[in-house]
Amino acid sequence: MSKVSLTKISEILGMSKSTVSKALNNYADVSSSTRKKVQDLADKLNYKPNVFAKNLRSQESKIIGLLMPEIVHYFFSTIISGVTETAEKYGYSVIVAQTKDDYKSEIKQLELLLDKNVDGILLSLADNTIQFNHVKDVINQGVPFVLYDRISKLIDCNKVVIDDVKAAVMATQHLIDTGCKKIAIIRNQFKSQGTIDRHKGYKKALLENGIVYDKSIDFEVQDFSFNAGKIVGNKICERHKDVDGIFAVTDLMAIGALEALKEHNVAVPNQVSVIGFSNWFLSQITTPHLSTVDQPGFEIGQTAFKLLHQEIQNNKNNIKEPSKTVVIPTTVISRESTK
Amino acid sequence: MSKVSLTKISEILGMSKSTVSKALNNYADVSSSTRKKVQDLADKLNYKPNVFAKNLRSQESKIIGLLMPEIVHYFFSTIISGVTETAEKYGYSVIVAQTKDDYKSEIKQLELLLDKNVDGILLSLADNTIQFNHVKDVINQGVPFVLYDRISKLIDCNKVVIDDVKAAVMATQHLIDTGCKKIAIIRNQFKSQGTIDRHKGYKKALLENGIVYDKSIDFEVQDFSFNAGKIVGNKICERHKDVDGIFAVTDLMAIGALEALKEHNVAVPNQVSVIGFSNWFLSQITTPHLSTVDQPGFEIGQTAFKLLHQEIQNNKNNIKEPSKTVVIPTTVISRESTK
DNA sequence: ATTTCAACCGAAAACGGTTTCGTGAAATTT
DNA sequence: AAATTTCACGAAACCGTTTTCGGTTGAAAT
Repeated sequence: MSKVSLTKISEILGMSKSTVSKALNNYADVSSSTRKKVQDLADKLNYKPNVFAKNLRSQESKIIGLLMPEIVHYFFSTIISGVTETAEKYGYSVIVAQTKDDYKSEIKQLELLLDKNVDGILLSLADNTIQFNHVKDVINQGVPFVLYDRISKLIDCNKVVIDDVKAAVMATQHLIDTGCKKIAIIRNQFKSQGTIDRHKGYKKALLENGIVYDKSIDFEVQDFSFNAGKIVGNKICERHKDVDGIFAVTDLMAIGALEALKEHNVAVPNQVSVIGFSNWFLSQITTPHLSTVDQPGFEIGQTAFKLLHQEIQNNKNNIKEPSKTVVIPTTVISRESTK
Repeated sequence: MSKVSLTKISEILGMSKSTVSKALNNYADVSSSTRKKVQDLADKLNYKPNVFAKNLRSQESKIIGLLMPEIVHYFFSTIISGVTETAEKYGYSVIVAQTKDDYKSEIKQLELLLDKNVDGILLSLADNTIQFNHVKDVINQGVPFVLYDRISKLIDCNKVVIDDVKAAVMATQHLIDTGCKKIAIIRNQFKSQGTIDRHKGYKKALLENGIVYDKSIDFEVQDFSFNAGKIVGNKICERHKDVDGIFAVTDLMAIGALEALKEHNVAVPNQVSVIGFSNWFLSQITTPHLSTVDQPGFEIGQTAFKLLHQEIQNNKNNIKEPSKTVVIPTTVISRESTK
């Protein structure tokens, strides 16, 4: 209860706080005998340095902020896990907050993090963020800052992403390799870079394989939901019976499509193959198990923290490095929904 | 870049820091004219009080710690969401960490949170935590502390839980109400209080309805996995054809069982009804959609924070209240896997 | 003209550490 | 024996606030 402070120890021992502080921090100019005396008493009294005082002196909190569109989301929860675990190894704690995919909220949450004097910020942009002054302000204030997953090319800072184009090429190629000739895509509107790039990869793979792109089986939906996928799945069953492969840019939509196919008694993968994107936990437990592209959240989070930490160190040492973008490799996970 | 401090403002304005501080904090003993001068300059220079100094002065961080067995977990991610959203309303931020369901790690994570001088801690116990000195120590140090979900009766503190017995009674009763006569249970070993209570509720409902408890269809598995549920599902199909209802104490096991039933061409819910527990996101998108018991994580998190906040306030005002346990109501969500 | 009182402001302590710099004594070198 | 260096420690500044406690005004009351 009665917090034992460094000053109190110095009074008990009849020496100055300077000496006590030095003894505990292994300074050279303190004799081994006094050092021992101090350390013994500190142990005995279970002394813990007051972190508020240290923070004030050092002007750092050893806390970083992690901001994301949505916490209740498989991918982002793996991000939290990757960031917190890595941060811990470096002696940092992580404040987590969500923007609910809202631009206004993103501004507010950034503000709140700055108010806490975090040592750095990790951000994945909200869907409807199309203007970036709020994050540029943060960067210009000199706060170490890394964008992950949902990034923008208009912001100059360190980033960690996957190569959506390449990943989509791989997914589409996987369908082609397993015999698909007529491949539909389910995607949402061209708002996020992720969707744009995955669509680009889809078309690229078709082109590379001499398959003509057919606009009538390029399905744009309003959201990423299960229902959106199911509705498209129904359309395909009813009006596009020649489709033999479906690439959905998220697992959830893929599973919705699976459901529709099942209800129409279309055999998967024999009549139609389906591949999703992200490797959410639930893709392992659908029937049939969903093939997908692994989007390694843990590793992305881990890398994002490491980049941020590097930036924090650079800041301390007044070295300025050009921004870099780390691309985390993705792999196709072949399960039962493709052959 | 050049942080503007209260002292700097006072120098520019030619007055003392005391006055500046008072002006900004709406003290009565400062004239409206100086107040205006100060506030205008503060706005102009974009002054933000240094939170480290405030923390040191007030000895509080406005940060709480949220500790859980596993971050990548639907239920717990809803907890994070509930806690962070509520905390924000009260001006608090949340440091999140996980124990990986390990006792040793739990000790370490608690230590780390204390090192950060958080204003309070929210904990859900690790599975293999059977000794509680580490949390009693925290409580005895006077740190506001609330247990949620995975609690222990051996710890005297505020708690927020669901009534597992009652919820299990409701789930079992739902099966009975929809015509089931022979109801199996899938559960793991009697280690966590949750499992024990859900099992208790299962037996209670049977008793209340005059159904004899049959040990041979009380299936104990090693973990909460999909596979564990599937294996039991297979057993039921092969050796217990008279079973017409299954209560799994987690959604994941229920879905595993569903899968097994499907593979054996057993109609759900016509031949066998299945109900899970927790209302994970994925229970909405199985075929058939899984009936389950809603375990409202957001609300649990919200309530846990409010309890903690109350405790923080009480601590400040030196009032001591007896510990209380808040029970969050649960509801049966009837979907396609039961009639 | 003196007292009273409110209004307004500032000095200084406090929070609990870290770090720079100076100093005296002892040990070493010339 | 004198000069120099090393060793061990302490005083004090500093980080940026908040808050207590007086003190100085000027106006109102006596």
